[in-house]
Amino acid sequence: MARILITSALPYINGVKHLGNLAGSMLPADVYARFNRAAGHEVLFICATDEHGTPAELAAIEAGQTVAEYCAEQHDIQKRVGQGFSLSFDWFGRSSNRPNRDLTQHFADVLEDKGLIDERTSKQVYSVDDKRFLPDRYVEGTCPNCGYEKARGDQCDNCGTLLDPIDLKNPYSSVSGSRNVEIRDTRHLYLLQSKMQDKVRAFVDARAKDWPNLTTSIAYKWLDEGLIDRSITRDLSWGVPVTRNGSPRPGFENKVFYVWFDAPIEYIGSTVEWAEATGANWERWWRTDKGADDVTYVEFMGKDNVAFHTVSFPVTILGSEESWKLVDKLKAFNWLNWYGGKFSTSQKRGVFMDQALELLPGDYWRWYLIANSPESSDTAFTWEGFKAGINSDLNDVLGNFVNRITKYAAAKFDGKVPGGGEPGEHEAWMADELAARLPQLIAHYEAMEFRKAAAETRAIWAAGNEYITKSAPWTAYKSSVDQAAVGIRTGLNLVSLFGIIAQPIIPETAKKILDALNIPEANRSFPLEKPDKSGYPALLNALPAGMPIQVPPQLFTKIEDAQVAEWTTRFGGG
RNA sequence: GGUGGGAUAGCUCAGCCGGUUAGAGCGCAGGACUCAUAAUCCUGAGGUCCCCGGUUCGAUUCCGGGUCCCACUACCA
Repeated sequence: MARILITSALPYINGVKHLGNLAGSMLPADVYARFNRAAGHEVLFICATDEHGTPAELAAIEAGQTVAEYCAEQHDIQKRVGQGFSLSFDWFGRSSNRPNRDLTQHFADVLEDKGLIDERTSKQVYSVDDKRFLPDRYVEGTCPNCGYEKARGDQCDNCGTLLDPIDLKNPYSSVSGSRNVEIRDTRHLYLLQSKMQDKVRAFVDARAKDWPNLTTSIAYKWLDEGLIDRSITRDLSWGVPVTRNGSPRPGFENKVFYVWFDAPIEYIGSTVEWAEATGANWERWWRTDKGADDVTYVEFMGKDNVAFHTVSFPVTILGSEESWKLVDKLKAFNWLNWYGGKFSTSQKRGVFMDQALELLPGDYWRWYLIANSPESSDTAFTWEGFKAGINSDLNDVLGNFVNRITKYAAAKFDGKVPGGGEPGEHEAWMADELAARLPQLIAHYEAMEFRKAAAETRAIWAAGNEYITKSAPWTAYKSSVDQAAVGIRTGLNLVSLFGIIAQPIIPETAKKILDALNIPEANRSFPLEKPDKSGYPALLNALPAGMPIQVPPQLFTKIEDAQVAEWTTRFGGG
């Protein structure tokens, strides 16, 4: 039994996430966690809200709340929405909680002890009326290159030129619109990443063979350009206070650590929260000197996050020279687009997680988003594709199969697994299908190829329909009840198996199926033992004869054209 | 601008470390069946593999150039 630590990229606190965020980290991480649990491994699945930074402060102001109130409320909302999608986090923490604060301050202390932190002075735009320093992108003005009047301080959206906010003509604060802005000196801590270049490269070299192309190419790009010392503090009030050996750091009383420094540390912090709440031991997951040396650590994230996880966070971990667990496998995703364009909060383009749950149960979305996972390139969400996938895969192939078999068993065999008869050529064909397909399904999950895992799952369900067409127990029943019994017995075993392999992707539906067949919890694990060909027929004859079964409630409802039309109007698709 | 990723059937995507007829699902057309949620099963039609060159006996695949889309570019997270 392996021990697997799984983290999903932390959703930012600033509002409910859209389907793209779900599809690009939290959902595939959950599917992987569920697969590994069903495979009998010891899994710890950790996530949290990432709560610090300027956007959280501004959103709180807009909402008329303190930042603490705002974050607490948003955290609860995101947690509840996550539960609606059956995200099976062992803990869903908060980066603003004490464990992350303590760990972040600890890492800063250790890194400074190792000579990896300096104080430096830099210049930054200060908005007098907003009473705050402004990140580059919150300063707007006229582009010196093209004259566009709403260029951001980091980049002009009109001509694409990279800018420094100091270069903008007629600069103003995008927070308030005030033109009362000035350049001020400010003092910050810098993490000397340049000194860690060789160690990080050695780390990436050692892991590269286990990482997909998307991951390694991004990591090497940063390394080849050379790591740059970066500031890890900010002039904000909401965040982890800057301390030195437990006391406020002189000159930094009104500063906090930069959100990107503390956010990945929250993977550990959230685990500490979990341990404190449950009495578990967190160090055996994170400290290689305290039992974590046999842990495989797997991270899930969108492609925009890869550099921070392959380079920046390893700088923190490696620089500490302490025995922390480093990432082993890193699964990165491209974007889920909305009809070929981007999901957009400001333009209200696309569906957000809470809205999705108002329309349909979580399993519907889980299936579509995994079957269309943006693994190798950006992928477009369309209502038409969503409707087709749900109606065909879930309703027709799986739902109808479960229904036709269980109803027939209820009607003709008294709601029991029928005994009698002997398996023949059709059952042998089905066993061969399983012998070919189940190992592939498992291989896809182990390789974290989720789109292929969904396709293989569907193919196995479809093979069940093909089998029952070949064996045609309703025809056999007229001449031989025993022969019909073989078909329905095999069919019921397939229903059970289909429920088991459905667990990672559509867990709520899988539970309905397995509960209806009275399958004990202990018998719901993935068929991992990879028997030789002669072993697969046993999978088709596992349920004891005479065992009572129920017809489950209708598992899915079809999506109608009228609904697609309504949703397209409401959410701006097309 | 730089770096990286992508472009394959009407749609969403596999695949090709060079090699007979380029695949899947959906959609579409025809047929079969009737246990089942008008579901299922079988068959079929549909492609200048973005463009231009090069290497090669042979290129969708490798190389160069171009076009378009996307990400990152270190102070959004």
